[in-house]
Amino acid sequence: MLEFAEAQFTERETLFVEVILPLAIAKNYTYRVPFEMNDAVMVGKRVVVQFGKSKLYTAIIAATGKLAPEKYQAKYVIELLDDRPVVTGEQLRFWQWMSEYYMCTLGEVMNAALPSALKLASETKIVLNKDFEVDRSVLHDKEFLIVEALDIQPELTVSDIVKLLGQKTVMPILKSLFEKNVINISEEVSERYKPRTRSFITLNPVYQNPDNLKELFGILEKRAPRQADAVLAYIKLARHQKSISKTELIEESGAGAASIKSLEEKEVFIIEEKNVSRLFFEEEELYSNFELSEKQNVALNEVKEHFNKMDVVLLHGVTSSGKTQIYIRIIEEIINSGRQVLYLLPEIALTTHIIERLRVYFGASIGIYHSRFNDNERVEVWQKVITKEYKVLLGARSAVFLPFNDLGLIIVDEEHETSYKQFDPAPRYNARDAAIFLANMHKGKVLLGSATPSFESYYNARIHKYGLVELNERYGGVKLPEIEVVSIGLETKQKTMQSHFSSVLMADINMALEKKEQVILFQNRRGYAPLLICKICAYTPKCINCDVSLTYHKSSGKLHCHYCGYKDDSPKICPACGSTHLEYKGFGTEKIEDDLAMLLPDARLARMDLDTTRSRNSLQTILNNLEEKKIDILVGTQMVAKGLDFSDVTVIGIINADSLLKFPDYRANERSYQMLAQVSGRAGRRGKQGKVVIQTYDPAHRVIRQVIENDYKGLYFTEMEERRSFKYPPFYRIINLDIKHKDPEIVHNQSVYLANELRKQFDDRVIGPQPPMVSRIRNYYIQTIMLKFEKDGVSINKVKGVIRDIITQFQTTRLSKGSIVQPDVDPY
DNA sequence: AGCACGCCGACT
DNA sequence: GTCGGCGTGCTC
Repeated sequence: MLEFAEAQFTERETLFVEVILPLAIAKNYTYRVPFEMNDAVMVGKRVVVQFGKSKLYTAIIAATGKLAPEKYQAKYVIELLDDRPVVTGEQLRFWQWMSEYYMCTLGEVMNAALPSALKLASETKIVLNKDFEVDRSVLHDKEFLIVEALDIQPELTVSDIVKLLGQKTVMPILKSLFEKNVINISEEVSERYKPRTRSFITLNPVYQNPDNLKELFGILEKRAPRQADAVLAYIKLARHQKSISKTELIEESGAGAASIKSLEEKEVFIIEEKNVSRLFFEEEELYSNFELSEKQNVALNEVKEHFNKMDVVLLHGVTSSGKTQIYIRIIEEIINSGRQVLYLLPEIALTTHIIERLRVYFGASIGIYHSRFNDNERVEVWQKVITKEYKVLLGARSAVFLPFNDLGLIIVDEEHETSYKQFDPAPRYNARDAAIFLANMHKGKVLLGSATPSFESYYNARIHKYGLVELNERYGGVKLPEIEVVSIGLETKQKTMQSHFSSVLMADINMALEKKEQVILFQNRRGYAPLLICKICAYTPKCINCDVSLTYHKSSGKLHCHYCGYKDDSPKICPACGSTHLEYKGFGTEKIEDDLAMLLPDARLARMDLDTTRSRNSLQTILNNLEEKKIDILVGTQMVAKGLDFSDVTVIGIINADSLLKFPDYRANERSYQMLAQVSGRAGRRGKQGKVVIQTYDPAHRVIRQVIENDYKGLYFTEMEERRSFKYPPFYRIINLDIKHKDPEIVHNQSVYLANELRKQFDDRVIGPQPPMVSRIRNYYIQTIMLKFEKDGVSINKVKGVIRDIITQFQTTRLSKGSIVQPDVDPY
């Protein structure tokens, strides 16, 4: 009796919950808990609440308490959705950190973190799950009603369903339908990520037996000699490679696709569709029982040693040095100790490729997660991480939000990649840095891997904040490419330049063409000529929006602004002085392609830049043609630095390295070095020696020397020292402020005013406004102001406060309010 | 993020 | 006279 009385008492107690709403609102909101939910409310569970006049949102309970708010009457929680929390306390702490560190609201972090199926709102669209035929007799009355309605009208919103059922509590019903796979929560981005597949062939294991094989040949040779050829070709190929594609076999055997098809029907060949990804392909052959090379073993042990004392280790290994194999060994150790591993990759395209290799070792205990998965898949992965069914998780940046409970290790592959940064919308976070915080929360370790580490990571390694492990040898004895630097100045003097090509580069191109190998030429400018100038009065056409000079495009015959996309006709006479002496200055990919076609009329050329890859499949077409060797020479911009990895590309020509060495921003040398190193890394694979020709007016440039010497330490160190001692300290935070308005003059006035006011408070930390930064986006003008701060110098909140004050002044002076854009934070 | 409220210009 | 533009402030 006594127990009963006590239970009654607690049930009567009034509880309140603070919830995170999935909106860009600074605060958490308090709701009152109905008595019947008292026992069930818990931090991390989802509730449905009404916010504002009529809107329903799924919110997350961030805290529970007994104190009634004084200043307002709290609304009731409408429903409690979960039996157990969907978000752990650890995750909430992570969200909290992220919202502070990247200056955004918890709601924005929540939006980025939760799959949309976990955050139903009243406008969320509900559709029938077409992939799934359900026995409708198992449905409850109300569920059945919804399904029937969806038969008639394919898309219903949550509020439609509220009307349909005439009751407010619909979420549990929808949740149940979702779990029964009857309905789908539709997303705005319904474009599903489809990995590219290709057919691979294996021989039926029956024919491993020599007698069977002999018998097969006996039959085939008489009746179908072409098929016999195909089998023979297969055996020949299988000696050297572990997977054989259908295209390869057709090429090798000379047999037609029909022969292969009939062999498939006879069950001699087994054809399998496999995912392939050519982007970011690193040529490291992995066998299920590989042996680490001596160098790799040394590196592995060094990593492990560092982990005894340090939380973060940077593995700096040249392209193709076999970093993945080292990762696998470390992952094995961590999961054997019962902890989880997160393996981050910069691009979704990479995940499909690497997963296949990792599945060999970790089987079903490895999962993939990225933002282009559909919702059912995402929720499924989410669940499997909670239950620890997945021990290793491979994912793009959003994978840091998964509900890990015991993370022993995070690998951040290609640590320097900018795609780890989310730019829009908030939270504008860098998954690499978030990963370091996340691992620290779990008392886990972080392994950063890169062939061209970012300066901040390399610096941290050099000052022994991180452990540093270097791996300078390509795996399997593959040689690093030979790099030759050619002085354009010297060759011009000697009159050995042909258009933009030095005698050295021409010789190498011709040699490659003779050997039926491929060439990639890199020129970091698109269009034909970046500048049109009047010889008489030095007039140059400028973009009316952006104040940058317009680039001439021969293909369109127009002048383009590469900043905002503005186009204008190319003038025949100078609009300023009327002279006809207009000259094109400089050169871009279009001109390189043009000139090359003249010099080498027989070579098959292609161009890869933003202009040729704008349409849907054009990039794929170029890549296919390159792979199928329908292209001898590819001319391209930065685009060719990344993804491409084809074993027959042996010569890389950098037409003018100087354009790379002159990036105008503070990351100048880092970016130019990375670009050069990445482009160079594309030369030579599979035992073929690669050659890189770097043409420059400045052969003694520091960055170029570093690339040749393959020793970046000096570069990184001088760079960081310079930044620390002078303009750009290594420990800075940069806040970007965008002043946005329809009137460019107001934008200009406000940003000058704001910058000056900020200068009064923060003196030399303010950069800008800079003239070319005024740009037009849609019908707005934008000006960016940057503020840089030493990490511990000024509190971000103070800065935010000052900016708010100044912007409030804009109101009183009847100027419109500019928008504060989130900071771009470089934490170290 | 939504949504209401409010203040100014151009319409039947 | 009011319709509707968006600028502003509020939502537990």
